[in-house]
Amino acid sequence: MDPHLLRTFVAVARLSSFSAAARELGYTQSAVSQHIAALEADLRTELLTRRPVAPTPAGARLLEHAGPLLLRLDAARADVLRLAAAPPGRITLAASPLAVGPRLLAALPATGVTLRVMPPDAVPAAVAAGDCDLGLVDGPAAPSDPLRLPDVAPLRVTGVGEEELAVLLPAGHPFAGRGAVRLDDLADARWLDAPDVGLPLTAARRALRYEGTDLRALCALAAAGHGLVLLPRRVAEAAGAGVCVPLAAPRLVHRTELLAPATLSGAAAALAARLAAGSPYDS
Amino acid sequence: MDPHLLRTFVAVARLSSFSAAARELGYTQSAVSQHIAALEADLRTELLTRRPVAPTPAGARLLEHAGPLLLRLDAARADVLRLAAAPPGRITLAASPLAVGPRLLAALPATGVTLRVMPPDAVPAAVAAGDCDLGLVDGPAAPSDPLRLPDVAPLRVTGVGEEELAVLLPAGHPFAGRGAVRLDDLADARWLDAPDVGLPLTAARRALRYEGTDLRALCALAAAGHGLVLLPRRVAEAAGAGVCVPLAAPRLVHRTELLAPATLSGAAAALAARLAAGSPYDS
DNA sequence: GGATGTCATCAGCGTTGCTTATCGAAGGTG
DNA sequence: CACCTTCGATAAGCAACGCTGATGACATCC
Repeated sequence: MDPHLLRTFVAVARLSSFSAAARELGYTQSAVSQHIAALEADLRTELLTRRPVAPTPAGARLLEHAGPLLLRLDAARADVLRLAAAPPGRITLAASPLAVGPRLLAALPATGVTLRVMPPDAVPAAVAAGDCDLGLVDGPAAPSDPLRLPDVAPLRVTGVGEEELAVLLPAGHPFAGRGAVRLDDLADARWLDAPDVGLPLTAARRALRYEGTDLRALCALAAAGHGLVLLPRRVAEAAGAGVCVPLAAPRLVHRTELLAPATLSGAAAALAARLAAGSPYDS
Repeated sequence: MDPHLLRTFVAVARLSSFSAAARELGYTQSAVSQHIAALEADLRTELLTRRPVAPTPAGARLLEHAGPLLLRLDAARADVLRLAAAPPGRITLAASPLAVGPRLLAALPATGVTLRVMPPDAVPAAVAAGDCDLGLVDGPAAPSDPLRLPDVAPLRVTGVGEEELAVLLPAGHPFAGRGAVRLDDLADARWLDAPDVGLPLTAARRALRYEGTDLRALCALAAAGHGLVLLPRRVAEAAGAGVCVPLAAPRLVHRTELLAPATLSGAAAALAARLAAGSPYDS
């Protein structure tokens, strides 16, 4: 169960090829073959079928573990190195699309920051692994409840904002005139499935799937009647098309949280302080 | 960042001794010394002070990561092996003290089960690492909210019960006559700090710390006025001493959840089904 | 049916990682 | 205060590991 073996295993599984994995990892095909053989001998189970190369049930199970495991390993390394490293002059901020709001825009200094927008579930990983110095994630939560984030590493979490939620409906929708909606009333409706933007609602029936982080496109789809979207009210109202109806029940808010590694260097610490400043949403 | 190196590192840190760690791990002292040197060379940082042996700040940081990391590694191994292994005839059930209730007692077969009571935070680890076949954990939660468990591994979580909470007060306490209490009213009170039993309330002032999993002793302490305890109402009422006052606010319940690995063998699957049977608390 | 590509296997070899042995430093003791 | 014990660092030696390169077995494509 050497991490090296695990790493080549996930590479082989992802590429469905021993040779391709060898090329990617800078090994010979022979080495990769031996890696997999070593893993299989260690666990006394076949992990991959050959020709075609695909994970067996046991291999699939191992794959589920391998991702978080390797992530945590990188996170540990990055965290310790960060203790000794000099504070970076230029800092990188990871943010999910809906976390980019007025608070962030106000806190951002004129220069020296790179903003990297990514799907919400990639933000904790990016901060933990040291790819980014700070992270902003968003998601639905009960009022003043912290978000349920995957704990890839011991990160410092601070709530920095909560907003009302609203549903974006096409203009002609029967509920378009209402002052508020309950999610139950829309249980049979078709929803846009946009995991990269956030607010994943498991229960709802998925209509169109939208992959990407561009909100304008998503709002346009909703306004055109391809499915409903749940968004922060401010965002839904600014969409410019469609009708925005606040969510009455269940009592959910759109919550934004700041993720920081345990050690914060100068410029990053200053930005974190500005982002969290005056926030009554501390977790 | 080889797990072997990490393992000896935590052993050395725990025992504060290279030689003792070597004895425990079955290495020579020399090997342990080289392990630590390799880690420090890899991270280019001193991790331990020698004479006395203690973690440096960087070492302490690494220790925080190492525990969960090694746990996940064991969990991955156990999970894959469980796929292939024959179903155990005798199964082991991990449970936190407050998870031992009527539901469990009713579901337990006459024979073939070992019940292992342990602190709540040890239960997920025990199930993930394969030390136990099933786990029952309890904790406070908002009604119908899942518990916040450390995700050591992808476990199957099922809610199996929610109960009202109550505060156990000594007989002469000013609130002893009330029909219900708010936690806010007791903010200045002294609470028993019993992490092994569960229901850890961070905010409250800690009075006596109680280490152990015996509920009777804990209730006796509370009744004798050494501090308040928050317990499931049923447990608090059965204490036989002290006064039990239901909790009115915040709206919290005592929730019990069943933890199962992704793969369940015959006897364990049967017990899991009985434990979860008819439960309306599914997460 | 030859050509191509894939994964498994084998031999060879450099490196790693362990052990044994020894040293210097610190702490305890008569 | 000298002596002894204990602890961790270091050096040398050696076996095992883990890589490469070559070759084999097998399937697919033209």
